[in-house]
Amino acid sequence: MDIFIKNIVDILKVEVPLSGEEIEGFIEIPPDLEKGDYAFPCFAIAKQLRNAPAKISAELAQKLPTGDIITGIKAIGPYLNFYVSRKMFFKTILNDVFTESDSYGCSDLGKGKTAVIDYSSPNIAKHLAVHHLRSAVIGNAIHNIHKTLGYRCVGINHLGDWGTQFGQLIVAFKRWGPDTKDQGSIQETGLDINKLNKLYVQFHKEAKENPALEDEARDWFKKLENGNEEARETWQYFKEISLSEFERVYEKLGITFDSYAGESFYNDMLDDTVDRIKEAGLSEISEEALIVNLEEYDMPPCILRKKDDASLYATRDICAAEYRKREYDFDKLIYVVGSEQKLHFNQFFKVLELMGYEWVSSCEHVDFGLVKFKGGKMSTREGKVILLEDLLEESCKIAMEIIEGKNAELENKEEVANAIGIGAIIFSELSSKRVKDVLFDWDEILNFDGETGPYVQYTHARLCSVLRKCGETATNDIGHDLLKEDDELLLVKKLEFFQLTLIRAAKSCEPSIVSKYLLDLCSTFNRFYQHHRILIDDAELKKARVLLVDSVRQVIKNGLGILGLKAPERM
RNA sequence: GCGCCCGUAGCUCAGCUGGAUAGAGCAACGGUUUCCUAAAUCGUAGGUCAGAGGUUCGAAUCCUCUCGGGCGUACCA
Repeated sequence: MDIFIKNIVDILKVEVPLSGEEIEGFIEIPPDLEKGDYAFPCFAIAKQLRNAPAKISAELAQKLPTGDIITGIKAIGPYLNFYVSRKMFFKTILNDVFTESDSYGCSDLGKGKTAVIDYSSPNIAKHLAVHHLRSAVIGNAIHNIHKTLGYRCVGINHLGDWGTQFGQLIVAFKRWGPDTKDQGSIQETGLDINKLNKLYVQFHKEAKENPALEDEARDWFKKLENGNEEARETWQYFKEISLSEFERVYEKLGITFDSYAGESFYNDMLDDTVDRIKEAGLSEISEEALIVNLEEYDMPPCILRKKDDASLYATRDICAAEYRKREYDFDKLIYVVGSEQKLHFNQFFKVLELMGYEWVSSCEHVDFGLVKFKGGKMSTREGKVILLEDLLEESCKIAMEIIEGKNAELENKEEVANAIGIGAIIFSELSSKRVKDVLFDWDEILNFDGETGPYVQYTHARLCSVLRKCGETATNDIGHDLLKEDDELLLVKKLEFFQLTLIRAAKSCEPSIVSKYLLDLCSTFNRFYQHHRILIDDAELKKARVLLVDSVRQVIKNGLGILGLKAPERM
């Protein structure tokens, strides 16, 4: 709790029949500066005091004492409004930002705790398409937010590298893929991700005509699970091809993982997991499959073993959760996966609960809406996709064109264009709340004006430019009472809320809270910038404003980093 | 059918655990660059917060129903 709110609580405690904690909960920020810096609404205590809220606030305004920190108390209707010492306020906040610099916003909230975050997790043997972006970008941001709050974070890419789909691919590869008879080794077939992708699409097309192919595919997956050598070798090769492609894209996006333990990783542990469920008396055979009946909980059964005894994704997810608890002893296990899988998570979370794992309450499915075309859902199966790499490339190209038009002299144009092009894509993914479905629109995603990543990056670059031209570096030693403008106060108020913003974003696993905050901060700064000069003759005021500008720069930089965007100093 | 999610300006979205006049951006129209990067900024216009009830001193926010849209609903992930 900051010293200003603490002070207000202390003052109020004397006259108000509420605990300090309760009072703090009621304190809010007035809608504009004239109404003060903090407010206490008197509705809640009206009943207890048997008096009208407006009267109570008027009386309190008379009674309560002011001091060095709280310099004014005024009643406006039912609200009791507090005015803090601007000098104190500027001094406290600007000092914090200055001394903490790159770690401003950090806290020890998550100290000693571990957050495991499962994100991206694409199915291999297919291109990364634009609808794969959401999990990766949102998960990466959630990872960074938690890290900033002091959590030990483990980012896991739970690769979809197991399952019936690999049976399908093997079938397709054997039927329509390059011939291996003459070349011996599968590595010499010249297969690449494009061809793999085509095989996948072709399988689903042909399987519509010829359902027997599905049985053949299930059969091959079963062989794969049982360690059949041909199946293994083919699968391994598919995986290598895919991973090298994925890593290239992740690098462009600046997204990293601590572990690539995908679904196949758990294959050898599956039996133990299933045995535990059996022993707990939770499973039964139904329609030849091994299931956990969840009728009692109004859910379809959770299938552990298909009739051919092969595993399903629920089996592997249960096993993975157990493993992660053993391996990392997490306090939070976050799955960043599309909302269409909600039921699946509810099902296997329920099974974990029935198995007696209390820690299931710290597992959370952080869901997000679908990416759609104007024509409908994007589908890798039907080959209806926009490739992620194409989108990134196009975005960087546009960024480069803009730089050529505006700042052709820029030294590291390519690097900056990539930072902005990629930044635009990432930011647009994070700018609205997760749950919303998004309609993919080239024009919208490639627009660099208004509430966008480039807007935030541009503001940052502009700040850096001012500081460069200033000639001297920002110093902490300024006359805080020289900052008299409302725009200056508004800016520092935003800076104050950075950490609270991160805490709220972590609580709801909602990175858009951070992106909205940054847009707000930038817009506040740009307004200030438009109306007030920084590099002025008055040396003392200039020094004060330079510190203010440097603080804003610092917070924007920290915020962009957390969201996974670069903060170029020139653009 | 049942379950979950969504429905705020022409479009895309904010609106903290209910609170002081519902806010941005895009698109449209009109201003601001001999001045710290105009990827900016200022202004105009645009809203029965899907609809109807209810709870409350007070509802875009909570509850119920209706309508509209999305997703899911046993051997895919």
